[in-house]
Amino acid sequence: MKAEAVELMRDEFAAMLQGCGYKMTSQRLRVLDTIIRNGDKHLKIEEIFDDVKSDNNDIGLATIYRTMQLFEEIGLVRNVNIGDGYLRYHVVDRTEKSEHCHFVCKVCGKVTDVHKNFMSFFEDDEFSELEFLLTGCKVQLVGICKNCLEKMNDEKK
Amino acid sequence: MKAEAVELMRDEFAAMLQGCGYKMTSQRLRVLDTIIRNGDKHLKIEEIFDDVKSDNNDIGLATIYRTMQLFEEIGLVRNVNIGDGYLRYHVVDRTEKSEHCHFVCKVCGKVTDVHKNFMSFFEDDEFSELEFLLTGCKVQLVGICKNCLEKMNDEKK
DNA sequence: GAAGTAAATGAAAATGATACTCATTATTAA
DNA sequence: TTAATAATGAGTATCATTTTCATTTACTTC
Repeated sequence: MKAEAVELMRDEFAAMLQGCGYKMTSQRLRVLDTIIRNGDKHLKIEEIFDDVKSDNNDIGLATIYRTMQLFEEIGLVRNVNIGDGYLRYHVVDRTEKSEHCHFVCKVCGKVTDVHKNFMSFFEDDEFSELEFLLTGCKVQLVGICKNCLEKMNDEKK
Repeated sequence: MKAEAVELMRDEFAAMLQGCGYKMTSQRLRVLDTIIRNGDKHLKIEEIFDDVKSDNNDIGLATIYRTMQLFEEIGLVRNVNIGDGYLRYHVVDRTEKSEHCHFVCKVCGKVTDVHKNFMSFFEDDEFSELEFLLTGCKVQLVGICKNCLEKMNDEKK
């Protein structure tokens, strides 16, 4: 995303923040820029920190933590915990009908989005007897990605 | 589980450990006793630690961490990460066809097992086009448990 | 059964991701 | 512009988990 594009969304972003009682700051705009440019990645705090800093303008690590919590609260991002000790974040796609799930490669650790409506599956008859109110679900698929499979095949030869 | 029952499984347990190149120790047996007695709970390390210590016989916290990692490695337990900052563990049920999933109450935090074969769902036609080899999946349902729903209703009255 | 060897244990210290504190700075409303 | 309030940054604290290392224990061989 080019600087102009970010500039274009600046007002909308400011309105969104102010609607929730928060202020618009240059740091928050820079973090927004980073996560939008990396929409399909699943960045951890340190990676967001490094990317935001790469414009030769310093920022505090604590601000990244606080900003990501804020973005999560206002529904801009969601966190993904693949159990490796880092929280990762990705932008929420508002056109998606339900929360997607993640595929994690157990060889290289890469996280890939898988789009499929899981909630409908968990809301079927078999689940209606469950004694709780279901509001969401997190699905994580584990396996080996195409890249790593190919590497493993190459090594065999 | 009574002391005799644990005594009965002692040999089988020792054989299991030695088959993997590990030694049988009194600490490992005491931890085994605790997790079997709490098979349906999802205990965190501190809870296992407290329970094991309750026989008026001391044990080191580091030993609990190491033992749970060992038990996970030999397939005796699986960890559950509900994102609250603690790893939890539950005994693996070998009669189960596929890994079950967990329901987490977002009010009280209680974790409940939900038994259903998810792998079959993820292995259907829609998924065959995915560019990875699927070996497992983790499903976490989020909502409000029966208990908390009832409490909320009582408060309304 | 005793001795040797390698692994397991416990206590304390280290680690590392995340949260907090507080003085300073920036934003918004008037 | 000013006042009021929130956000920032640097450093420090927290806390679950891991590591270190000296000591103890379990298994193997004679």
